[in-house]
Formats: sequence, structure tokens, C-alpha cells
Amino acid sequence: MPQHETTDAPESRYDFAAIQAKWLPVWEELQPFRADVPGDTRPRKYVLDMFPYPSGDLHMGHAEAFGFGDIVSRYWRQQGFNVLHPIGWDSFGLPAENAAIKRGIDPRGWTYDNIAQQKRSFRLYGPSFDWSRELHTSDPEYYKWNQWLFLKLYEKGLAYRKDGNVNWCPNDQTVLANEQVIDGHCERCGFLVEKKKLTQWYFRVTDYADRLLDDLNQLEGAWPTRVLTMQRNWIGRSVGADVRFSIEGRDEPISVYTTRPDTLYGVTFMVVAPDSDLAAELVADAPAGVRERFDDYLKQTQASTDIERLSADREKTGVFLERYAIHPLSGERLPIWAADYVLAEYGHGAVMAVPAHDQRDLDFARTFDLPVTVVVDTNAPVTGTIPVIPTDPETGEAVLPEDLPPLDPASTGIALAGDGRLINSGPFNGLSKNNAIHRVITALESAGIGNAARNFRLRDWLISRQRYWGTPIPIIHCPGCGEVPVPEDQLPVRLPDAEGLDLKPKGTSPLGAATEWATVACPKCGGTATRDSDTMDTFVDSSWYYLRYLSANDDTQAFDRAEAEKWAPVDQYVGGVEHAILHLLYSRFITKVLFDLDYVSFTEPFTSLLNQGQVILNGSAMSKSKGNLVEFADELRQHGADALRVTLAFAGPPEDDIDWADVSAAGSAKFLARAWRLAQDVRSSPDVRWRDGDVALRRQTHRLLADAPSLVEAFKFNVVVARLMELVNSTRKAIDSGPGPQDPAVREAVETIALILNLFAPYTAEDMWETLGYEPTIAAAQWRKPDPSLLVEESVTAIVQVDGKVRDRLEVSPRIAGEELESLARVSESVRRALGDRDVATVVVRAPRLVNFVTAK
RNA sequence: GCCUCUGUAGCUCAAUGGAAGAGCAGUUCCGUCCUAAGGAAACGGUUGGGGGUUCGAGUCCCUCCAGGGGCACCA
Repeated sequence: MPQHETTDAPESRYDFAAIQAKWLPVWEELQPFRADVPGDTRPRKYVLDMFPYPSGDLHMGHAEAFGFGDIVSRYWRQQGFNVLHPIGWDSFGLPAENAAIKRGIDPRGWTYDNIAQQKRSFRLYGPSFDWSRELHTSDPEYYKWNQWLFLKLYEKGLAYRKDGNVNWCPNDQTVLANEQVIDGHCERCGFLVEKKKLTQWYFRVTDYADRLLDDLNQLEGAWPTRVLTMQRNWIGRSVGADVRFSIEGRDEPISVYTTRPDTLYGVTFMVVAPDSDLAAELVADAPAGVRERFDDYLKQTQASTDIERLSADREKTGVFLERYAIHPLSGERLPIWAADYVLAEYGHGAVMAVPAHDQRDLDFARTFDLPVTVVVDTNAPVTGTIPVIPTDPETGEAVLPEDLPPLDPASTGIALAGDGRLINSGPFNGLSKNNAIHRVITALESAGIGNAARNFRLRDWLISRQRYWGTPIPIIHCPGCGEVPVPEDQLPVRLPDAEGLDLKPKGTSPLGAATEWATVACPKCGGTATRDSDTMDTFVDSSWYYLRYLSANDDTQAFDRAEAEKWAPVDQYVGGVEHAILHLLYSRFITKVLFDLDYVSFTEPFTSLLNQGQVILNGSAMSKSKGNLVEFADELRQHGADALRVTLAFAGPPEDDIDWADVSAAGSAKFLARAWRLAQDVRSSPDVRWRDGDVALRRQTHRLLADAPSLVEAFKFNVVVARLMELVNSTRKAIDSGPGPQDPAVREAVETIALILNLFAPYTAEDMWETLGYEPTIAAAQWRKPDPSLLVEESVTAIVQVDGKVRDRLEVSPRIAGEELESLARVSESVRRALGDRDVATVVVRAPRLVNFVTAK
């Protein structure tokens, strides 16, 4: 085998630091990632990474997420698209404020220092950002439009203030939205959340509940199923009916919501939430003993945290109120109880209890010895309207309902939630569950005592925060005129300087203490009035920032409609799954509002979503307190930006977590060095004719060209890197012990490697590109199309089986006809031997890959 | 408890129902004054277990086991 000499000079050592230092200034000069070049007629793509919160320097999580966004972004650019890939800073928020309090400084300074640091790291890491659109949500130029957005919602009646029991984080000293409470704890700091009665600002998300749910169908396949499920669960639509029950000694009936109106005849008691107004009213005239027991119980309920209340397998508790409701159809007297398993905020804060068919009601009935009436015979199951006879799983024989053991929830303790035929239900006897639901609703409606109804788990979005470092709410409270919106031409309402303000959390916003700032003339009557002192949830800022990038430097409007038409919605969004509900739900909501206000022409902000996993170490999340941090800056210094990016891309599917203990940045660096050396070893000029090259290597190159686009588009970055490694290995072989470094196929392979490698390792790729004789920048070079003639094999190996066992292999044309392949297989000596004297019963032919002779038994 | 996703070589992952593969790591050898880069070779599998459908199953169905994620008094 011929041995070829390759370059061995000192400059052939791969030095990532030198390569970074060489190309960074060139890219800054060329600015290849500006997306607003006039006259550009290429089709557009908008690739967006969730913008970072500037909490310090970048960390490995950033490296991973922005690495993935950059792969996609560079890919589309090399596929001929005009790609917008902006970057900005989610720079309002609590960490800055807490740091400021701790150190006695201004949150502004802390924030912008961090941004400067992260920016330096980012530039070195080399993502293909369009820096000309950089934004900071904490700039008045940004939050002015946040306030504008608030006013638009206010005008539409979608922003309102109300009294309510709100979630309160005692550590952060501010209220939280429902979405920001995870298992009863503050999403940010982990403190146990308390309930507090406060007047707060809300956005009316519930008005959009149906659309937020139904439009998820549009995203099927383009968003991770997991996220779609979480959103659906969170919105939590249920369908059923409202039923009105009259109450002895009360004029007004009470309404309850149920998803099982078919079980109406099974109601044996009623339950109201102890902390509801209804409970207080029902107990008002009760005997002193009852009132006392109720008051004790209410106190106990309010003292328990959501955590305790939410644990499903807790003993049922409650108090009989010595009041009675009347069953609307049977006229029976139903005792009314107060129990904390009924929530005041959901439905009407009261339920009709059907212990036979609802587990919670059954648990309660068994605890307090209340009657249980079965109204659905689940031994007679139905599908649709057709009765199904159950069969014995062993014998397959039909089992008649009367043969089955009697089902008695009162003794088994298991509620019968399934389908069946109605019994003990007067005119509805014999109906299936679904039929009965419709018939009962119709009956209720015609009797005027009920109607079809729906309910949502979703609550309105609480947006006020009692903290300083956020967007001031642009409302003025006037003793004469009430709530008065700040006129648009007076925006922004700027934050006062933090200097002189006591930022320490004390339950009310520090802005209220800035007397000079807060005292203002009422825009309506001119009298003395005060500004609203709360700031907005920072999730308001991030709900529409993707639109601001399109007009980042426009000081006349939040965003330009024409720009939005051009670029939005976002084609590819990349970010962590921790935002599966919060940010994505809010952003979807605001987008729909903007659609209704005719500011945009689409209803979903993010067409496709990629959720990257986390970077972990030895199986657990990295944290400062555990001391198991992998520092981005250290890794960058040690291995370089490209090796870091390749490592993260190669570690596995992007949505999986990456355990840093399982991967090897040094291995990635070795691979990059091998790729880079290939370019040094190429011994042909750029104008060489590829078709004269070695066919085997060319085939492999073109197979990769053919496969890589769909792999990238399916986010199988790790597979692309593995395929690149294979091609690098083959090319090395071709140089050292194959056709040699002057073969055109070698140049073609190395150029292909450089072009694809640019997605993962832009510095290395750029340097290879120069070595190969091209001008910068490789980022602007286009991917090549595979040559179809090189994708078709000249011959393929057909397998010949006898009864599924491989007996022979045939080299045949890929276009061979089935008949020909079969006759070739028939004459095979080893097939004859395997067949012996048995008869062939069937022949399975799948040309050109397989023939299978199946013998008769 | 309910829903859902995933189990393939030591690790990370491939494989339109048609021959179980790749990269990395590890092993051995070559190379080298030494070290490293580099090169060569072989090793590595009951595709989580069991059952079924099929001429043929990693792939489809059922079931069990293990792990991840989500939901969990929302009437």
C-alpha cells in the first residue's frame, strides 16, 4: 500500500487559542450575521434563543442552549436563508435587587456590569448573533413599550385590579402568579408560599383559555409533546354542567359545577369550601355549637399550607352545617357539610357529592358515615351506545353481569368511576354514561335549574410585584378620578434612582417611598394624585421581546408591523423546559392579544420549539453549594470554544441532560485537530475536478451531504457529529494509505467537512476554509447538494433466506427485478442444500435486498 | 395512584418490518532518544424480561421490570 508524506512542519499543530485570536477580529469586521442588509431577497428565517438573565458570567447551560441555537441558525444561513438571530438581556428582576441590597449598591450597576462580562464571553464563544439589535429590558427604551403594552391591555379591559387571596413569598416579599408557585413553593427561591388578601393587578388570561388550549393543536409535532401536555394540564379545561340546588331557609339556590351530571340521582350530600363566602353565610344563623365547630375548622383550614391541603391521601375532615339542600329531581333532603377538599376558587366553591362514583366524595362519606347510592351499574359496561358483554380473561367466555360480584363502594372503598348503565335514576335508567350526561343537561335546562358549563384550572395572571427593579405600572391613582392611565405621550414612567431608596423588602414597593416620584398631578383633573408603586412581573417583559428585536432601535413604536410581517412568528425557538408553562404561556397569550388588537397577523409566537436538557455532573444538577460546578470560563480556557461546542452537540440528543462526567472535551479537541490537519494535507488546488476523485470516498462524502440536512432539521446534532467523525477517519485513510492527498475526492471530502463543521466549530472551520484556499467567511458559503448518481450503489448485497435463516448472499444490481432475483436465488447451491427435499410453500421477494423461501410444514 | 417518554457494546447514540452498526473510551501492536501527535488490529451484544402478530421483530401489539418527565383532592 502506498505511503504518502504529509505535512509535519511546526505550524501544522492545532492551536485553538491562536485560531480564535485570528478569526474573531475578522468576523467583527465582516459582520456576516447582520440581518437587515437592504435589497436582500433571500427567504427569511427567525431563529431565537431565550434571552439570558445577566446573573454573572455565562455558565455551561448557556453554552449548551446558545450552541444549539447557533447550529440551527448557521445551518439555515448556509442553506441560503436570510437569518435573523438576535440577542438581548432579560435584565430586570430580583437577583439584581437582592445583590444591590446586600452590597448597598444600585441594581443598575450590578446588572450592566454582568451584561458586559457575559458579552465578552459570548463574543469569544462565537455565536452568530446580530448584535445590532441588542436590547435590555431594563432600559427605558424597552420598558416604555412594556408600559404601552399594559395600557393596551387596560383599554381592552384585559388588565384590571382586584382583591383576592394571593400567593405571597415571605422571602422575596412579593406576590407571585399561580404559575410561579411550584408544589406550594416559590419558583424562584424555594420558600414556602403563604396566602395573603391583597388588591393586585391581573391580566385576564382566562378570557383566552379556550384559544390557548385549542391552538396548541397547531403546534403538534413542532413543539415537544411534553410541553404541549404541560400546557394542556395547566389550562385544565373540563366540561360538565352547573346545577342549582335550592336550600332550606334560603331564597337563592346554590350552584354547583359537576363533570358527571349523569350521576345526579346519586347525590347524597353537599359540600362547600370552608373558606368560601357561601359557607360563612350558611353558618351565620346556625346554632352556636355548629358555628363554633365551623370557626375552629375554618381556622385550621387557613393555617394549613397548600402543601398539606394538596396531599391527596390525607384523611378527610369537615363539619356538618346542619343545613339542607333539596335534590332538584327527587326532592330528597341533602345535608350540607363544609370540608377543605372543596376549593373556594374553583367552580362555585361547592359540590354535589356522589360518593358512589367519586373517590373523594366516597372517602368523605365513609369517614362521616353518609349514605352511598349507586346510580351507574359498571358491571354493564357500554361502548358508545352498544352494550358490551364482559368476557372471562382465562376462558374467553361471556360473563353475565349477574355472575359478577356485587359492587358496593361503601364497603370496598373504591368509587365506580367507569362507564355503565344508569340505575336508580328515574327516567334516565338504562342509559349509558355519555347519553345520560346529555339527557340530564337537557332536562336541567328545560326545568330551568341547570345548564351545560365548562371550567378551567387556569387563573388570571397576577402581574404586580412589590419590588423596585422592574417596569413601573403606568397608572395614577387619583382621589377624585380613581384609576387613571398615564397618557401615552408621557411614557415612559421612569424608575426613580435607587439611591436614597430603601430597597429592603418590606411588603410594599420601595417606589411608594419615593415621595417625589410618586406624587404627581392627575392627568384628568390636575389634582394631586399618586403613581401606582408596584412594578410588573418580569414575565411581561419577556412575553413580547421577540417582536422588539425586529425594531430594536425604533423609538416611535414598540415594533413595526411591516417588520413583524417580514420576520415573525419565530421559526425556531430554543430554550429550557423550565419555561414550559410560565414564559411560553404568557407569550402565547400576549401574542393573541396583539393579534386581536390588529398589531400582528399571527396567533402563535413560536412555530417550532427545541427544549435543551441541562448540563449536570455525576447525575445531579450543578450548584455552588454542592461545589460541583463545571465553570464555563475554565472549560473555555482549557479546550477552546469549538471543542466546548462540539462536546455539547455530540453528547447526545439535545433535549437530554448532559452529564459532564460522561463526555470528553479533550476528545472533541482531538477530533477537531484531526479535521483541521486534513486541510493541511490536501495536495490539490480548489479548481480540481471532483469527478476524477476516488469513488468510494466520494460516495461517503455525498451520503453525508444527503443525510445531514434532515438530521440537522430533526435536531440530531449528535448524529451529524458522529457522521463527520466517520468521514474524517475515512479521509485520513484515503490520504495515508489510499488514493493519496492529491486525489480530488480528498479535497471534496475536506471541504465538505469544513462546511458542515462550521455549524459546530466555526473557528476551526474558518481556518480550514482559508487553508483550502478560500476567502472568509465560511459562514456565508453554501452547503453543497449531493450528486444523486453517487448515492446509488452499483451493487447491493441481497440476502437469501430459507425459513428466515440466511443461507446465501448475492451481489446484484440495485434495480434488479423481483423475478430475476428469485430465479438467481433458486439456483444457489447453498439454498438447494438448505432446502433438501422440502417443498417451497411461499417465496417472499423484496428486491433488491431479500428473498425468503418458506417451506411447507 | 393516573398519564407519558425511554430502555441497543463500558459511555453517548444509529439502524423505511429484511445481515445488529458508528463515534468515544478501553485493550494489543507499530512508531518515537523520551513524551506526545499519528498509524494498524482485534475485542466488545440474550437489543431490560416474558408472551403474541409475521415468512421474518431492536422496530408492531400485550404484559411485567427499571429509569426519566408530567399531573395528582380542580368536583
